Amino acid sequence: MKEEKLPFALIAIDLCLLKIINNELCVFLTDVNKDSLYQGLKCLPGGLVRLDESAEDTLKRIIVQKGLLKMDKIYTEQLYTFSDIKRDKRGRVVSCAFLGLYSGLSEEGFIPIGKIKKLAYDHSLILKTGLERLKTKIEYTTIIKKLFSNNFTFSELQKVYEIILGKEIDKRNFRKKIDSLNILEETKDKRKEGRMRPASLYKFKTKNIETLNILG
Amino acid sequence: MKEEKLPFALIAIDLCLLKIINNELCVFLTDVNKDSLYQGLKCLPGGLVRLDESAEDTLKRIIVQKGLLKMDKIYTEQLYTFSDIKRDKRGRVVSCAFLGLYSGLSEEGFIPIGKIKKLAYDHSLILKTGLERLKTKIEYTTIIKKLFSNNFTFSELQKVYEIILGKEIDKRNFRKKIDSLNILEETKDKRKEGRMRPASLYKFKTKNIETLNILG
DNA sequence: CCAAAAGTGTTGAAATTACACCCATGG
DNA sequence: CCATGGGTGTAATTTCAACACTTTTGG
Repeated sequence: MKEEKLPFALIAIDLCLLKIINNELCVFLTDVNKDSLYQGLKCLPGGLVRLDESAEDTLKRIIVQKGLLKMDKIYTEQLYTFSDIKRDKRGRVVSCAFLGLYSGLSEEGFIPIGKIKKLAYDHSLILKTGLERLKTKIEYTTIIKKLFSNNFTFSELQKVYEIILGKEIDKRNFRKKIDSLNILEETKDKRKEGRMRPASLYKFKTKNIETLNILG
Repeated sequence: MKEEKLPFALIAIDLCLLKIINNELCVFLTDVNKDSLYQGLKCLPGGLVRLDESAEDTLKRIIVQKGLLKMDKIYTEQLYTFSDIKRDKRGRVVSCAFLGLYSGLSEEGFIPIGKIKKLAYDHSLILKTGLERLKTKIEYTTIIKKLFSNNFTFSELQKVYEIILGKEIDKRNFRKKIDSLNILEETKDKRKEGRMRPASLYKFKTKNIETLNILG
């Protein structure tokens, strides 16, 4: 691409991919290109939308390109389109951003939210927007299921709610509420760990995200 | 613009502008350009995003260009970005669509939703998406206020909820609920019409949209 | 028997639903 | 006095919030 200005903006996608690791909310980051004006900074994975691709196609391509991540372990939804003129110092790029939740096992590339300082471009804003979306949506949908691959204990589920919402939840009321929603299935397995009483393992009954009042 | 293919997609905005007229939900439509492949069809207002504009800037410009509508009577929020390769037969255009609510008095250009058959491009899809967003959001925010300019009676407010939700609401429970939310202010005026008992007129206390459980 | 997390019930308050009649006005 | 929409209350049910102790296990 030459350095002259194009008559119109380019379109890119960026992905805010979240995952829980060790009781911390993490986001997948990569390094910016070497020749970039954002030297040394990290950024969300992304790329330009080609002529023969929808934004969703581009998203899939980027996910595959970044390797490591198997598509069926990633849930994505459109987040917001960022079009500020100066959002990318290199030139005019409009970004159609996606929120993603990763339920795979790989932890490579994921950085705890709390440890992130400054990101390239406007990616701090995209991250903030993604976190808000997740926080809002776990209150009225079962989107949280996209963060789990294996079966899980009630405590683990509760912990993830607490991490995302940033507040503690009463154990008894939580169990009562989730029970009443009828979205979980008890498996026959139990989790034994250390010298604790084994906990029953659960899984979500369906794969699709339902809308209902989860917490309130 | 020449007829050769550009290396990248163009970016446009489209506006799904809604308004209630005579107890019907209506959307603002214009005619497609004469030389278009969508001859004779109506479409949502929109236009290309220029190099020196954010999508929001373009939105403002288009609203002004379409005349008639004073900006302070329009509330807008980003709706969804449509990027299907074939969404516009004329060429590759990605549209950042906005939802708008119009509280002005002009009724010019607004067509009742029920009377709309086929729209140009993918604008039927954008309209559908906009209607869904409105329907969802009036349940947990005070976004409905953006459809009112003048003061209104309780019945009028209830009617708008009923139109958008497509279901009837109990008069007493509705009043109780809205009262308890403390978002309305009673004015000293009353509406006299025909030989009915005059109804008290209300207005919203604030202009900004609050998040809370409106209907349940 | 000790440490650690698992699991379980009750009560009071608040919110939600269902439901029917009288009021004020103009013609 | 009649037609029209405006305006009001109560009881039953459901949901929510607060709160503490017993159980199971491994070491």
